[in-house]
Amino acid sequence: MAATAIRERPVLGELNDAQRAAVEHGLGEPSGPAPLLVVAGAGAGKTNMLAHRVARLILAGADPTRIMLATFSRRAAAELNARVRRLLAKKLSDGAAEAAIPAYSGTFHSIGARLLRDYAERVGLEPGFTIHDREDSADLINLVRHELGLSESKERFPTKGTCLAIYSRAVNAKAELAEILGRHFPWCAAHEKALRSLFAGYVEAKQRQSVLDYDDLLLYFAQMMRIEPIAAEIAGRFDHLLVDEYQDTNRLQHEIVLALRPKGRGLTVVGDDAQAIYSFRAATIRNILDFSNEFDPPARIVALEQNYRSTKAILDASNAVIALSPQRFAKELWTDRGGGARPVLATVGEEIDQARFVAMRVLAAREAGASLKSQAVLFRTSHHSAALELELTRRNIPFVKYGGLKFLDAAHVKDALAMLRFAQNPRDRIAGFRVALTLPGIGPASAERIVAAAQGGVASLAEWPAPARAAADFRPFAEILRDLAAASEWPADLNRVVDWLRPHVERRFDDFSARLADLDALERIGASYPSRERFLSELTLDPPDATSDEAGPPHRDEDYLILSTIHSAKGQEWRSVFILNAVDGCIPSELATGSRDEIEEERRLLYVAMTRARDELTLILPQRFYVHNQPRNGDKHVYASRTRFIPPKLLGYFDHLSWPPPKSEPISARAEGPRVDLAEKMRAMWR
DNA sequence: CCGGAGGTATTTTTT
DNA sequence: ATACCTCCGG
Repeated sequence: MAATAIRERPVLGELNDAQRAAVEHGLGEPSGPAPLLVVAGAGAGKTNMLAHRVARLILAGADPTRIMLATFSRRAAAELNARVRRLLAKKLSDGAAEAAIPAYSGTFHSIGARLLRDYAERVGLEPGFTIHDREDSADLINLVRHELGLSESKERFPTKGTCLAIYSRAVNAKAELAEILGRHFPWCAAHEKALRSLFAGYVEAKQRQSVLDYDDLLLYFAQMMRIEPIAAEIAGRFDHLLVDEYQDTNRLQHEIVLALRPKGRGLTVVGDDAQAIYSFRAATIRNILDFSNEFDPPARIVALEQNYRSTKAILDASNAVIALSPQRFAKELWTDRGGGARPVLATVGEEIDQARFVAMRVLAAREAGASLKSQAVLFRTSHHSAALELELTRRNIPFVKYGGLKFLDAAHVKDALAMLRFAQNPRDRIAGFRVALTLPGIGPASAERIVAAAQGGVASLAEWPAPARAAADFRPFAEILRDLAAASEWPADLNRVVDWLRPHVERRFDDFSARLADLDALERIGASYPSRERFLSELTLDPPDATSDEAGPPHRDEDYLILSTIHSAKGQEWRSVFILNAVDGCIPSELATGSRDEIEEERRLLYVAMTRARDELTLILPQRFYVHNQPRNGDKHVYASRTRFIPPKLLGYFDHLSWPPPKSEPISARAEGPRVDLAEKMRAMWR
């Protein structure tokens, strides 16, 4: 099939010279393309280029089962594959195009999970290992913490979440604990010794329970790639590795990439150093900056600098913001989309005014014919949208929120999943403990004994002597577990678990109706997975971003406004973008001004947010906003000032407005009557 | 031993 | 606002 296609130069018509150079790089080389770094600015057609390159490789004869495509999220992988399929469909039949999609595509974590299951027995893992999400991991670390008696010490010990963050950072950055503590968690430095023993205990607990956390997926993947015969075997399964968003990979991912393509043959990485926003996840910009010199001869670098997304006015303002960074970037974006309105800096009174202002503008745009979906509201922190969400609900404006609290974080959804996981892996104590607690009359002590009794297999629970008050509810629980462990029927398993869980949810939660709806949604989502095992591991790795992700069809054809954290907006674009709280303390976050590097990352965050906009961009500055999560219930607030990333000399790039418009003063009070120096009276009060 | 009440500390962003 | 911890009555 491919041989005839090579000469036809398919699907290249819509590319500019730089994109074409990247797409065609190394296609003719007999030993595979030399390593390639594509530095692609915001809106420079990066996804388009990658899709073309993959399609081109396949049409040139590359075996799609030997192509690995590492993306930042499942959403990105799905989008890329869809484009590849469309491109291939122009040259191949639909069926052939479908079959030619790269077999290994997804996040490093999901690819790692897949390969680890394949090679589990050879590296001493249980093939049925379960994957703990963040919260499960924190629960387990908490358990170990209590067992070690660390929670009783006089000095306040870091919370479970902080402990996990420290652990995760050390693992992903491949750095010493002491260094991580000193640099990123100085307030925990005194606990280094205790943390070390905590982490040792945590690792042992995970292994005893056949459980892997997110970090383990990378860590075990990387370790596996250090074991010679296996590493060569895995690397030998692939001819091409393409990595997207390389600026947001960490040391561990970098190590994996190099192990998969030791000489760089067939390796393409794409990224933008100006859009690095994941250093809290131990991503390091060094990966992309040093990439070229990892190889001898150095990797070729292609820069994509023409922006196809934004108007010139928006791009100029964005460039001006990022230009103030003391760091040097590899490129400067330009566009031939002339004109356009300048971005707007809108000053509003308080948070509630900000919400009203956005709702009003969004509705006005819809009156003028723009769909809600073409507009997005971005913010630094998930809870920044709280007031807006209330306002939108009040006005019946549908919206979908990305980032922040996930569907899967809801207690009742986790309960359902824990039931399935416990059946699958009875050693998973966190799952067993959690699901046992849903039964009335079962508390921590009984749950502990249930988990212990299940170690030999959940079937033995049928004989477990439940406390009298829990007996009636315990029986069906044990029966379902026994059946699920004996055989899996999908999605019938899920339906059975949800049916079992429903009455417990109604009993335990006042607001059960919304939660029951979530369980229905879970059933719909589950039905789209082929098996229980795939459902469990893929759902933890790629949770639906929002309650109406493509997995669940409820809102598919409705129109809705997008609300998203800036982090979750990566790679997206909208006709019109609003950025909330463009004030110091929010952007940059007051929690991220400790070091120069942190501040620079916040600057890039604003840059990423601004460059999501095609035609309209509005930054909103509430003059007063209430401080959340602060002690006391008073009206603690801050008088905010414009973000430091837009200093006075940049104001010319923006239009300015105030809302609500200032009321004109009654004229009579202005100039007449006697004059008093009130200010002097105030000063006099203190003399 | 369970579960509810009341008190207290609380670092954002995500695979 | 919340989650987590401790205390106390069944």
